[in-house]
Amino acid sequence: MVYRRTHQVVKRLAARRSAILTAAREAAAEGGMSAVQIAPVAVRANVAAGTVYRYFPSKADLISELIAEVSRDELAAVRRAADAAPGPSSALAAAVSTVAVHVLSQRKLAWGILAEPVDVDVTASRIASRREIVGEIASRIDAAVRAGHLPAQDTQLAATALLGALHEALVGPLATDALDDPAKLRDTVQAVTLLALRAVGVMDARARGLVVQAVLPVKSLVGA
Amino acid sequence: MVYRRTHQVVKRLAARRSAILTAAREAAAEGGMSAVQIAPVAVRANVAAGTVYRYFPSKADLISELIAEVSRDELAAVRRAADAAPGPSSALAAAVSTVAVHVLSQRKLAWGILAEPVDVDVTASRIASRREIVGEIASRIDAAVRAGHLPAQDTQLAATALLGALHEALVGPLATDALDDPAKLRDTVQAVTLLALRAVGVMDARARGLVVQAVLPVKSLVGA
DNA sequence: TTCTTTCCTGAACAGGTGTTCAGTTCTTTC
DNA sequence: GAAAGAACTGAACACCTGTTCAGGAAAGAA
Repeated sequence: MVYRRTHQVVKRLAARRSAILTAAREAAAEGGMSAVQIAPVAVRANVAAGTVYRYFPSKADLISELIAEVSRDELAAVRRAADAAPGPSSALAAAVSTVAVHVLSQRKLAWGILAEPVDVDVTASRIASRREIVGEIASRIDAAVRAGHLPAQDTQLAATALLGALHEALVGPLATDALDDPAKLRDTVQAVTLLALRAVGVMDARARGLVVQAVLPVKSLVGA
Repeated sequence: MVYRRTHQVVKRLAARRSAILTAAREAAAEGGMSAVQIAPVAVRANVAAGTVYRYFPSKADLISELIAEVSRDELAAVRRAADAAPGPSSALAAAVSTVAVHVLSQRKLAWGILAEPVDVDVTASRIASRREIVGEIASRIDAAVRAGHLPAQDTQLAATALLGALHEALVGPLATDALDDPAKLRDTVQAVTLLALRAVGVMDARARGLVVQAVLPVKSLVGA
């Protein structure tokens, strides 16, 4: 007598798993990582606390997967925006602006994913998350360097610095909330994008043009 | 019969308090903030756990004061370096380089002060710590703008971004250890300083010169 | 329907660490 | 030297959450 999972059961299991992850994501978006606790997440996902452990070996695994998921989404958005740009420099501008808009749109989530204190060790997935985005930005910088638009440089270091600049300026504790006013949001995104482009060596006049190019299409993402 | 603290006692109390803070600082420098636990710190300071509470109402207060202390030291160093510079642009370069050298010299401590997860709430003192440094850098950028060396900009935002860039690039999880090799350390400091100066609008050629000016004197600080 | 396997539940458990406090030691005053 | 106040000790306490697990429910095989 062999027990076999019906297709229906497989689907339900997947749905539950997804529901738990979604609950965790919502909790993080609303209250930061500190709100991602097993019991509350279980309640939100309509399961018992113990059930969470049938899907995730530990809280660390749950959060790690949450980080990976959010990170995947962001990376995809950045790639999409950059690939749609007409040239390597605009691609870089688009990538930076996209990151900026994303973190501004979901500040608590971004802060949680990136840097908020968590009681379990999620260093590995946070590093992986950073690596993905930094790698993407670094390769865009590289492309611009190869195209002769930027001076040669340590692109990995530069990309890391850009990520840090964006996060500290936009979601760090000193960041002012820029979401209440669309115009302010646009200005902020423009300002940090300009800063980032100049940092890697784009000439000022050219940078201004690229920023406008990059920010305009990205505006449509706001609120999405 | 009134009890009055003798001068000697006052001195001893102050020494104890300072010993506890120093123990906390050492613990943080060696093992990060997670190593700053009441019991171990008490042992290191040669007092009982309960004694710590005669000097600090709670662990949060202890850590907050630690953060404030380290922050004061850093701010003083930055001011000293910037004030010694010949002009506003070099002052900015010196300030940035000093921050860079400091965080590289004490990576664990810097990471702990700034961003490492702590089980108690030290948000307020972390914000204060950032504000001090960011304020200092912002005022240096301001000075350079007023001198006509930089384009007008949101200096607060720029300074915040610079701080984030430095930290992410130098002590963040993606940072490579640059302390093992003096030459590498110098190159890294130069690279991030250059990045920072360009970000706020210093022209490339001029930036290179400023970086060299700023990094040379700062090298003597390494190891101090 | 009945047996077996899997899945789910949620109260109890466990572990680690900040904090307390009754008892002890040291200081000051007279 | 003795009384009184202050400081110190460190074991016990308290609290908070992640994790477990015995019992029960649901789903598949026969």
